[in-house]
Amino acid sequence: MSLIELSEQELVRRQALEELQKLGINAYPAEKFEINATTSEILTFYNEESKNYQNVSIAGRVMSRRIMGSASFAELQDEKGRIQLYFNRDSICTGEDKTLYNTVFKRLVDIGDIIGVTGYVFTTKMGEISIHVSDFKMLSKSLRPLPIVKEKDGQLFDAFTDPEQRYRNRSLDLIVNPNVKETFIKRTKVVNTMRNYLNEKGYLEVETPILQPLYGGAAARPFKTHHNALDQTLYMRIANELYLKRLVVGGFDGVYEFSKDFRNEGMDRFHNPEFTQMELYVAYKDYYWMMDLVEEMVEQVALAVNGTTQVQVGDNVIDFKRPWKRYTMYSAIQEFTGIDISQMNEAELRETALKLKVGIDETMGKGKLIDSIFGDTCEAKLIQPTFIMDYPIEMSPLAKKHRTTEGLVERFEAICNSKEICNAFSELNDPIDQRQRFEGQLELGKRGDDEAMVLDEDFLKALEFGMPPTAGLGIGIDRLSMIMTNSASIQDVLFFPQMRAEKKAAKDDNEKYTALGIPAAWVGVIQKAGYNTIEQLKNANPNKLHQEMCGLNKKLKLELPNPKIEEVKVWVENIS
RNA sequence: GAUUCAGUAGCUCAGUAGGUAGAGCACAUCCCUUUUAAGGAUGGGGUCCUGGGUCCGAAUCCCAGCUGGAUCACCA
Repeated sequence: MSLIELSEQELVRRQALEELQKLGINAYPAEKFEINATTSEILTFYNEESKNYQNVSIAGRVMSRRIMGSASFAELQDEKGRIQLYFNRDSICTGEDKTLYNTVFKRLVDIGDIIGVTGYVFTTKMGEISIHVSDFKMLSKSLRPLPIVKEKDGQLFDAFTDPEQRYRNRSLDLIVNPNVKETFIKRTKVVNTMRNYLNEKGYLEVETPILQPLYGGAAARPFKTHHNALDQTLYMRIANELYLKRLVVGGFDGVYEFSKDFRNEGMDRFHNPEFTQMELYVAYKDYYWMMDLVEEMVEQVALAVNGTTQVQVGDNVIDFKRPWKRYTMYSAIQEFTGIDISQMNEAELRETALKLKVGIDETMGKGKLIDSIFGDTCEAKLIQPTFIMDYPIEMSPLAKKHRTTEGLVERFEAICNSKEICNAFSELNDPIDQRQRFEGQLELGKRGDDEAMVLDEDFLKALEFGMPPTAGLGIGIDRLSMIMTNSASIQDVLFFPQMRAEKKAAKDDNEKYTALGIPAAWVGVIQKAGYNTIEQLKNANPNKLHQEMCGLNKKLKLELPNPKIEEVKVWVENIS
C-alpha cells in the first residue's frame, strides 16, 4: 500500500511505530507475556482491606487515555471487560530517564494498541478500582484509528452503529461494542447445551458430506459446483437428513450432526445463504416422543443461556417452560380462521385461499396451498412456543403416513415468535412408499416447482435394507440463537454474515503509467487525483492534471520536483 | 423482487431562497500530579457515494447507477 492512500491518523501511527523502533522497542514482540489476572476478576474480587492483587500482570487493548502532566489514566480492555490504569511518571521511570513515560506512553501509545502492564490494584479518590502501573510493555501497535464509543450511565456516545460497517468489519465491531461479544457467547452456549444434552443420552455426533452428488432432505434450491478430477457436478448440501438416515440403517440408533447447510435463495434478516441446523435421528421412536425431547432440550437451552425459561424477545416475553401448546395444522387453521379445511380438495382449497387473501400461485399443489393458508393466517399469531402437528402428505415426502388420518403425515414443527424453529417427523421407512413420494416430487418439479426434491437411488437402496422406525428432528440454530439473544436479525448471530462484495474502483498497473514516461513516484498521486486508469487519463485536461498533481504534492508534503506542464501534455498525448 | 428512507472528517451527526463545507469526540502541538462519556488552549483533517444534466455557480435541484437500512412477498 502506498503511503499517500493513508489518512493522517494512520500516518501518525506509522510514524509512532518508527519512533518506537528507533528507541529499540519492538512493537510486535515474539515472546509470551505472562498474565495472572483478568479485568473482571479484579473488579469482582479486589478488596482494599485484604490488599489482594498487589502484583498483577494483565494485558489488553488501550481504549482511552487521559493525560494530565506527569500522571495519566487509561482504560485497558481485555476479553472479560475494562479496567482503569493509573500511570505516574516517577513510578514508571524510577531513574533519571523519563523517556518511557514522556515519550513512549504519552506520545507513542495510541488508543487501540495492545499493551501488557504490571502493577498493583488500588482505589482512586473517585472510588474506581484501578491498576497503579509500575511497568508496561508494547505488545502490538494498532495502525488504524478506532471509533471511540463512550458510555455513561448506560448511555452510549458516538456508538459505532452502521450495520454494514459492523458486519463487514466484525473485528472492529467486537472491539468497540462489547454487547456483541455477549450475543456470540450465548450462541455458543446454545450449541454446547444441546450437545451435552444429546451426548448424555448416548447419541453419537457424526459428520456427513457437505459436497453431495445429489441434494436432498429439504425443499430448497441448492448451490451447484463442479469437481474437476471427477468431472462431475456436485451440490452443497441443503440438509443432511438422507445421510443420517443411512447411518440409522447401518445400526446407529441415535445420531446427530450440527451441520452448515446452504440454500441458494433470498437473503433477509431471517435468511443467510449458509446456516446451521442440528439434525437428530433416533431409532424406535416416533414424533410424539420427539416433541417431548424438543421441549426438554430447548427449555434447558433457555435456562443455560439466560438462567430462566423466560426470554424477552422484542416486545414479547417468551416462556419455554414445558409443556408447550399443541395444535394439529387443521385445528390451528380452524382456531384462527374458523374454517375447517380438513375435507377440502385442491379446488376448494384454492377458493378458500383466495377468500382469505392468501398468496398462492399456479404451481401450488394441495400441500403447498394448505401450508400457505397456515403460514398467512396462523404463524403471526404464534408467539409462545407451540407445536403444529400433522401436515398434509404432499409437502412432506420424507415423513411417515399418519397412523390414523388419511392424507396426513406424522410431522410437527415448533413455532416460536412467529417463526419455525424446528421440524420433525416420524421418518418414512417404507421403501416402496418412499419411492412413490419421490416420484410425486418429480411430478411437482415438472409443474414448475423448482424446490421439488429429486429421487435419490442410493438413499432408497439403504431404505430397502430396512430402517427401524425412527424419529427425526431438524432444529435451526441461527433462529434459536436469535430468540435466545433477542436479536432482530440473523446477521447479529452470525460472525460473518454473507455480504455483497464491495465494489472497488478498477486501477491500472503502475507499469502502464511508467510506460508513458510518468515517473513512478507520481503514479500514486495521479491515481489519488482520480485517474485510476489510462483510459481516464486519456480524456484528462493536461492543464487541470498538472495543477492537481502540484496541489497534491504540496498538500501531502511529498516534496517531489513538480513536473513541467509540457511534460504532462506529452504523457497525455502519448496515450494512443 | 416491490415500496420507502439514507449515504457529508477516523466515529456520531448538523448543513435551504443553489454562493468559500460545520460541531462533538478522535488526531497533532503546548500547559497541567487522581480524571469519571468530556481538564485547558491552539491547530490539522473532506472525491459532501459514483456518473451525467440544469446553472455563471450544485453537498443542495433533476436523471441514472452503486451500497446499505426499514417494511412487504418467498425459502429455515
